[in-house]
Amino acid sequence: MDAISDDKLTDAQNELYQWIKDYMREFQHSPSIRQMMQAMRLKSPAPIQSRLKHLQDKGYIKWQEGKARTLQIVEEIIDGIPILGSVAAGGLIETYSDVKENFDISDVLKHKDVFALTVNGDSMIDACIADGDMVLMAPITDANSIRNGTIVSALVPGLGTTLKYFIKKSNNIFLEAANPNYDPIELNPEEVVLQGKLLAVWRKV
Amino acid sequence: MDAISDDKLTDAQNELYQWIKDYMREFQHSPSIRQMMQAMRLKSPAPIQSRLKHLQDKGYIKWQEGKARTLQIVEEIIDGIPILGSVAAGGLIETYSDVKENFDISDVLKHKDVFALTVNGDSMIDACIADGDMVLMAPITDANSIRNGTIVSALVPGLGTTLKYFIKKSNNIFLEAANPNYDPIELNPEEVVLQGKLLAVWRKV
DNA sequence: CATCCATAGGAACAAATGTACTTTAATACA
DNA sequence: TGTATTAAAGTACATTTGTTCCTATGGATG
Repeated sequence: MDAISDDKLTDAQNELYQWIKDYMREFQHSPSIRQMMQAMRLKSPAPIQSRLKHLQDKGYIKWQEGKARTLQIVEEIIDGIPILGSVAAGGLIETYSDVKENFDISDVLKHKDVFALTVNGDSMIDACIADGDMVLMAPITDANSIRNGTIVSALVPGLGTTLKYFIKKSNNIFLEAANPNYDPIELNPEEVVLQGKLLAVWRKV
Repeated sequence: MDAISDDKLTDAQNELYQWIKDYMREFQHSPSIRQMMQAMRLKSPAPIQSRLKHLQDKGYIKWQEGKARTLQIVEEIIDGIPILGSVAAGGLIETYSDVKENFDISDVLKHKDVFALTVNGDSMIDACIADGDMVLMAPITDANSIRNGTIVSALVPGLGTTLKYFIKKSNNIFLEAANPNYDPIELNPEEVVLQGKLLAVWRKV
């Protein structure tokens, strides 16, 4: 059910661990031992200490000794979303594995001055970018570094901004849709301002 | 540059605020005032308290009075990525606007026990979910609450886990692909374990 | 120059808190 | 039944830490 195989945790340890995760998700900081004591309906801090020690030994949490409220969840990185494994969107061939990985968008954020755009229209539908999607873009500093086939947002002055495949052919720039209903746009390099190249796609349902 | 308009913050306040955010991102818990003191190269906790008070008054942070290390970032838009506007994926009709919005995945994260799966295969390609995408899922607690047409990850014991449209018809469950090359799978409710419903899709290029 | 105000330094205190220790109860096992 | 193991209760203590004072300094303002 949860990210980490809970098999090795006793019920009491697991209850504490889940409670700590909920608390930290809500308050963005660690609870104190006495808070855990109350939440676990105990009357002494000692049992909590014991359970924390066990959770630490099993690699679930860690903390700075002697410092108040310094708990950390070990296995949950940036957003606390565990990747449980792979899921088949084809045949029924795959099952959850024990892949220890995490949903992590930090590598995308590492780019400088990342910005986002919302997508209108379906011209990139064959690239699996749908109407309403949000695209994360990195600013293009050197137009010559863009490889053909890269998806870019381009500003054509007087016309507007569009999201298309970037193709450079014999000194002309073609902006091609991923949709046979749209024709490629041919432009002189001077006519177009390349604003960003596609880093990632985000879609909420 | 950042999620919140820093205009109203002095340099000292902003430096502290940024440092706190970095610290909490790295350690998952609040720093202490004396830690901030050292980080700000100060020799007394008083200035930090003053800056914290200002940050609180301006709505950036809050904490539980008297309790150690209980800072919370109030308006933290998770990733601080500005949405510059809309981009047309159809005609050249739209242009960047001054929409002040932010790329924000916190609403997705608010769900309890969110987990992620990587997608293998192309059976959901018509739903714009491609091979290699990452899907964020919320655990399904009540199978009866799932509406027809919801995309779910389902575990068919002995066969594996798959991502499909969920359709319930006359007490039977159909798992339908978004790809005409795949036939719907018909199952008894007892045969299938619904694990999660689709919250969002994430694709890195 | 005098005044005001914001900020920094410094010290002290009480509360919160992690930790260690002992005792007691519950449980498992032979 | 007796014993060993584990967990909980209870207590105590030292440290960490938020908070409150007071004082000093620097800059802006009149």
